[in-house]
Amino acid sequence: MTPPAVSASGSPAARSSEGPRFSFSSQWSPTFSYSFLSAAKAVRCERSPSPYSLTAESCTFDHRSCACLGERRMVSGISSDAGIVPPRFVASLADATPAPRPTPRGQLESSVMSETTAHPFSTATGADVRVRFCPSPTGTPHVGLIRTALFNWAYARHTGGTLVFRIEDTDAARDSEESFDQIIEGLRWLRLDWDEGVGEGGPHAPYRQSERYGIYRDVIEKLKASGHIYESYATGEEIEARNVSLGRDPKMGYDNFERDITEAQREAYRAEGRSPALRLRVPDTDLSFDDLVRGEITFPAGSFSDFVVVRPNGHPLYPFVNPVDDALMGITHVLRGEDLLSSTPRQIALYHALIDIGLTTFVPRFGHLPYVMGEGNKKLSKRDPSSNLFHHRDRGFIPEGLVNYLALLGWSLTHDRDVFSIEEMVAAFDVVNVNPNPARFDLKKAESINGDHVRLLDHADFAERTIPYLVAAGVVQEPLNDREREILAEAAPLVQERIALLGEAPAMLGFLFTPAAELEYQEDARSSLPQNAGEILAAASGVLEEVPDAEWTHDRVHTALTEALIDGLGLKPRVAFGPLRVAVSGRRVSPPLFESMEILGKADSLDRLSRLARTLAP
RNA sequence: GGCCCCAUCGUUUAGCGGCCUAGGACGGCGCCCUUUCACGGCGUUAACACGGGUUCGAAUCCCGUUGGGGUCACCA
Repeated sequence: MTPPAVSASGSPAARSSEGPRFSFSSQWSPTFSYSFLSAAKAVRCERSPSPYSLTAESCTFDHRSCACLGERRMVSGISSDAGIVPPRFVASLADATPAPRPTPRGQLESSVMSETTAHPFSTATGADVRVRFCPSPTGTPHVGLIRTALFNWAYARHTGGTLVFRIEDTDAARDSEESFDQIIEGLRWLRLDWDEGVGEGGPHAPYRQSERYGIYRDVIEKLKASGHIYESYATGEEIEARNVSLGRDPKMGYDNFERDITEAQREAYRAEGRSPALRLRVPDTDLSFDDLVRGEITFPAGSFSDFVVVRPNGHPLYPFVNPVDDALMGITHVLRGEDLLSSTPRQIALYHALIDIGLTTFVPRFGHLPYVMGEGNKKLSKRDPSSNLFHHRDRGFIPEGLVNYLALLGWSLTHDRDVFSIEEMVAAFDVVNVNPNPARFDLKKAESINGDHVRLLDHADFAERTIPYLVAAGVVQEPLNDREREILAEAAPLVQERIALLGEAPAMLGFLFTPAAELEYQEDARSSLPQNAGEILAAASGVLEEVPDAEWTHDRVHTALTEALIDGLGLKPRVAFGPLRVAVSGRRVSPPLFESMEILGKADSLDRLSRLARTLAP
């Protein structure tokens, strides 16, 4: 690997018709040449017709403008290591003798090429895209986890690629079969399907990591044989003590000191009865990747160290099995949470080792999705009920609504609309448009979006979907009888417009399924009754008695009551109809009154009026 | 502390150098519709963290500062 040395050995290149250019030999460190490349690109956009070259004009920029073109490191590297202050550096470049071909472009490309050969990132597009969703089955599904699943799914569907569903159940202490079932249930509920993996099978089976230990064992052997991993006997305490004794920050971590311990030393450790963990030898260079949502990210050499891939007891760890499975399964795009961002250089390092032993031929592209935040500035906690997917389902979110809202956590369809169908999302979704900002889970907005989707349902579908909620609330029992179905069919459209959550349906519809004699009056409803409630109820009953059964429609009821109470008694509608509403529904808030009375029928309605009247003080 | 990420109304998001005296949505507020509650309609409130730089021109590009977050496990 190239050490990150910086030398000012750039050789001025040939003058061309556009003016003098400067090229830089590939012995410059990758970072340096890349930095220069960025600067050159920026310059080219503005002024130079030829890529990767600097014209005389652009060489007149000073220290600060140079930094502003892309990279400060370039300037500071030259000034400190070569002892040339930037303005003079520029001047010396301008004065230097032109060098012959090859062209600057070719040279720069070759220096970048050597890097890209070492980092062959996936170039898959369209149907070649392979993404994966690989949860660890611990606890109940978290909305952040589901959002990740959704984005992977949407990307696969958008590109026509493949979604692989894998389970990372290698933590015996925390994993549970119950959680596994819940994840499947959650995905099915939201209609997020997968092409390959758990339950579907596929060419890379098995898809549960707990069934893949044999595979990992083989990979470990190959990595050991090729020298990519080595034995490490140091314990955490010893590593910390070592840092302290060397006068370093105890939290500095492992310093790779066992990379080249001798066989004799290993013997000695073994004689003490110690067994080694296995560590991956990471490259001593900067590691960069082009994050699909965040752009170019570089981790400087030394900011990540050799990490444990296998415990002394032989158990392979997540930072090892996750990339190994991705490699084996041909994953081209890794779309995952931001919390995994800082482990990416180590994963890339592992990938290089895997490529080296022939396990795969490319490194996937990475896209780190923003956090889903809760209250304050904290990640939405697993303990917060809002994080629980099923909590939302239980409250009456419908899949269409929740998926829509989850999609909005870091992505948007367009500038002026945020209610959309999943088909619209699939048509438009691309990870590169995901917003890197953390997104807050806003229940109010989620409910509003859900309400919009509830209103979009056709009446019969809506009615059908309320049944589980009515049953759960004890309003009806399955199977519904004919009369109950009839009531539901008539009443559902009345409430569909006024609820955001299906869980609100039982309270709105309950009275229709309750016999008049068992109706309970809510406290706030009772206390809302005016002094003359008895009079109103009596007048209403009187006029309604006159309406023939055959003419018992909401229009007819409305007309009759308006004539009697508004015109006849001179009451305000609000005062006149309040007591009737309480009598009929037991509540202050209900579906439209006259429609409700129509559904209940004449006899039942009159029953309810007189029943409330009887309970009033004489 | 090292490293990494992030930064537009209260919240979320549009914006990828001139369409921006910054658009939408949720929330809030007001009005209208109305038998209640909603729905719907109309209006209103409110933001480019700060400082430099590049540019004829910057919310947009660059640097820095500040602030937030993450990560530094033989957990996934």
